[in-house]
Amino acid sequence: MPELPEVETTVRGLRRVLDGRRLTRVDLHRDDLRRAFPDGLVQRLVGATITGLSRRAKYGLIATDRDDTLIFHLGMSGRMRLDPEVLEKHDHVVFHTDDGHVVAFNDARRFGSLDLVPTAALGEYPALAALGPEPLGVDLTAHLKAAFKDRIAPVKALLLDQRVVAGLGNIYVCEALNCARIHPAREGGKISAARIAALADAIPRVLDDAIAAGGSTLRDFAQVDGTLGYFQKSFRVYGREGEPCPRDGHPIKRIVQSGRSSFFCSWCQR
DNA sequence: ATGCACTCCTGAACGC
DNA sequence: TGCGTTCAGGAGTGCA
Repeated sequence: MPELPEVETTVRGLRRVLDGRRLTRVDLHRDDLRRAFPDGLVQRLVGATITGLSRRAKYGLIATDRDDTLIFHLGMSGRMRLDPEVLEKHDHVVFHTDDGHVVAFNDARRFGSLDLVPTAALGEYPALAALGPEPLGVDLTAHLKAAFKDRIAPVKALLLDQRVVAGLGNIYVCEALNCARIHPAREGGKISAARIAALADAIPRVLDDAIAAGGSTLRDFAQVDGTLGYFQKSFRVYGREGEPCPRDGHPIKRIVQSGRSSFFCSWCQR
């Protein structure tokens, strides 16, 4: 479930304990997640010093002084556990730092991934190269207008497409569409300029709010996990079928689009 | 190029 | 109580 805000929160939490630290040990408890781990993963990491942590879309990027970048994706159920008292089931990879901290990458459903690529080749990493723009800190209006033009796919599907906007998932797409009063099934090419502008405004607002909610509850990095932000944050429409729309009180409906639930208000979202 | 169904996986929630 | 079923979803694949 981690979307952009949860990954951002995770990266911020990791930065506090990993940035500038040397990895003294890396334990693999299996040899793959969604994909096989890269060859030489452990050897390339052990002894390396972490020089920086960042995020692109839903990917966390951990750079080392060996000019490698560790790319992690939390998938559906992935989370980073700091200094676990005991290792649990699904703690698939465990990192140890030179100052005694332990970070366990736990992922029950194993939709996550771990890759290690030369930092210089990061731009050619296929999953990163295909990504659309980051939604924070920029005005998406013109980009969305161009991306939606002549598209007959539902706006919900377009926003979930990481090539259109990077980092959105099911939850925050539902939230942003409610804010912008757009029906999730609306054809991309048939959204008015005004609604696109509202959407471009809503997307970063919804994400920033979620990051703030996650960050504010992040007293101890031990709490950092993919679900934390969701549980702390109350959504406008997501998961609230039958409850009142926060804007006008009409009951929230749920439809299934390409196998995913969409929550929306049929009164104000058109 | 575009749209969409299907697949991976486990655990929580639900129904009988 | 316990079993079985359903659902959750990111991203990649494959097909029309």
